[in-house]
Amino acid sequence: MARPDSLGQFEQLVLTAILILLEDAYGVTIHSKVQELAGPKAVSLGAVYVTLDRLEDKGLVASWMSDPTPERGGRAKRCYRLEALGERALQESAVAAKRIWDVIAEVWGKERAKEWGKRWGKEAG
Amino acid sequence: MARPDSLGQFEQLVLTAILILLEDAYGVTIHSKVQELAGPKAVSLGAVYVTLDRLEDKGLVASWMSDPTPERGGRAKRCYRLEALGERALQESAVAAKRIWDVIAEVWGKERAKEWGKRWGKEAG
DNA sequence: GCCATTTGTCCAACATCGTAAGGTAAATCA
DNA sequence: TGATTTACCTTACGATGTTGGACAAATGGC
Repeated sequence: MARPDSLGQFEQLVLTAILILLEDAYGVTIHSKVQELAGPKAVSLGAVYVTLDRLEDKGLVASWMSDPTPERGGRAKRCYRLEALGERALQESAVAAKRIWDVIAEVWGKERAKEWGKRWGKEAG
Repeated sequence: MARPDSLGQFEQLVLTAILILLEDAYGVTIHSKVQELAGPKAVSLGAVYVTLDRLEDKGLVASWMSDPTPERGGRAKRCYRLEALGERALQESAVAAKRIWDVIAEVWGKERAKEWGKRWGKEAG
């Protein structure tokens, strides 16, 4: 397979979270990082686990069980890291997203740069 | 409906194509523009029509039948334009994509700006 | 008028991805 | 021991992506 299949949006988000978290990437931390990246929209924990499973099936991430830690409720975590394939898929996906962004920004920039910039983040009935 | 549902990737692509094509947006031209935006990956015509249908159901685009044109095989086309809701959804979706791009670029920038820039800098600008 | 060709739309069916809801397990602490 | 905390996993379903081909309307040559 020369090119990895293109990622879904949520898959992209989860991979990005793992990319950021480095050594501390496991279900719960990934979930909260994804939540942070996704903005105001609520993200369920189950969604994260399901997606991690599918990413692992596709060989984009690898996982292993850590030892328990001596804290209250500190049971063993399943830690994740990006595989080479995953990094590459994320890279391609990010570049593709950027390209779309550039096109959209250019079109909008020509037509309505001013009003668009002013209204940033507001609700316009 | 305060916030439009977030767009899928292909939906985003199709809306972008309509945004670019303006007056000349119908099935076939949208398909070829989407193909152009999607890069090397093959895009089927059917995928475009199905997605246009769903976007219209959601009120993000509107369509109407044009008159036939006097060319060989020039039958009536179903033309599309962005609705206000669609423009807004595309805008939010683009901003979200940009945010992810920024995060990824920053992380990668710290670790491997040089090699990465060499590989992608020419085509990506 | 036929019929091949070109341009174009549309649908059914299946694959993949996103999401909610709830269940299970292992650790600490009183 | 049982309550609490932290964590993982499964099932099921809705939304989106994708394929493949059917159908329809125009022209142009005969």
